[in-house]
Amino acid sequence: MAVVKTKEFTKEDIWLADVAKALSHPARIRILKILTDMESCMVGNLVDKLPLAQATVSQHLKELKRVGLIEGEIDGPKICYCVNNKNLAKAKAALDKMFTKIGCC
Amino acid sequence: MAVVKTKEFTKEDIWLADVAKALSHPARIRILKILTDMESCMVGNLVDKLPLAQATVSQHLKELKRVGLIEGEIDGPKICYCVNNKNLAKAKAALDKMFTKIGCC
DNA sequence: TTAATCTATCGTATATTTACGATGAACGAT
DNA sequence: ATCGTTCATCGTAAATATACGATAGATTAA
Repeated sequence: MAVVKTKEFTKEDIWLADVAKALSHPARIRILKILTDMESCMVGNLVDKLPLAQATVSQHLKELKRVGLIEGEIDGPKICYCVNNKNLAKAKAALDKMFTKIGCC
Repeated sequence: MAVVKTKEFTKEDIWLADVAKALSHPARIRILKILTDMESCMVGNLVDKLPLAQATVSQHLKELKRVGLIEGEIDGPKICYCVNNKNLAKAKAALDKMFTKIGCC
């Protein structure tokens, strides 16, 4: 991003943009789809399903976690990730609200 | 972004991520809201409503136009921007589809 | 305890984003 | 034809994002 004039916008707009940013990479879209499909939760399984190194997948998970779209739960030596349905619903509602209005021209 | 392994993902995921990227800045969220509220379409009016220089607003408009969420129509010396309802609906549907599934854990 | 496994984080190279002033191109009006 | 207005584009500086290998920390198994 770089030098975003964050303070000049509303909290709602900043939050919505932040959620969108978390969704702005194909790997993170894929991760969310895998998790919502419940195929699997373990990081190792996600790494197997993605064309990226483990370190990179971990970075993407961190970004999704940052905005609260997913959560990680320690399960022995592994970590189980899952979507946060509450925040997912919140994001969906906010996007819906913006998308359902009618434009001009 | 930098070095995105674009070829490794599905077109659907890449497109969805691209739309999300277009929404990933508060200024662009604000622009979309203004346009969907139909308050105005002219670039000059958008510049007045945003805490950014004209050149910067123009850049944000370009990004929204790139993914087809808005369109510009020449109106004499001015340009009228408006949302593209068809593409907006398409984006909404794709996001809805992803958001409405149920997670694990 | 030691070894093996799993995941996060560090360090780093490269690319992209954001912001702005300055400039250019197109148009209407004089 | 010239001027003023409107908007896009260029050039550039600073900040972020992406990717990866290497390493650290935590846990289970032996």
